[in-house]
Amino acid sequence: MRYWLMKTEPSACSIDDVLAMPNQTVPWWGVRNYQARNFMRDQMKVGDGVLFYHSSCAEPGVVGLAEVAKLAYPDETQFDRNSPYFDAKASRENPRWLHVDVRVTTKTRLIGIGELRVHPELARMRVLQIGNRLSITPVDPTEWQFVIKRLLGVKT
DNA sequence: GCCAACGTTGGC
DNA sequence: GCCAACGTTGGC
Repeated sequence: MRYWLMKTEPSACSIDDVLAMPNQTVPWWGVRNYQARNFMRDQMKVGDGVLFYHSSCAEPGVVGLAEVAKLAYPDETQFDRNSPYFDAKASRENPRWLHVDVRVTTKTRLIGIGELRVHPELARMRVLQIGNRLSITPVDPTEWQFVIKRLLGVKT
């Protein structure tokens, strides 16, 4: 079991949007970065823990907990000529972009990026590094535990 | 809106 | 395969 941080722009798909969906589950469409795709395709397993992160917005930060709900499968938007995520080089026989399903389990308080930066225990998190643009990044178990127990006060 | 950082593209 | 130019990300 691994842990991940997954960014989304709330203007495109916020945690409230996901909570309003059936089973609070969303296909993680629109990833067009190979490293992020490879994480989903090669490493994510059902049940992996996810920090749900809002980016490019007024209050960037972790806003909820989620889990991987389905193994990677082709992203439909790559086949849709009307989608901004359309990829002419992808075909159904040879899809280029895969994604997992993500199910939100808990909407938490906002842990803003500023608060995340305060804690030395989290200083190595990829999302806090300058210039980081990767939308999906691995989270160490120790970092996950710190966020869950120390910042959110979840009892285990 | 600025701009640093970094991924991708494409000419060679 | 190199690498300059370009486009995008995303915090501030």
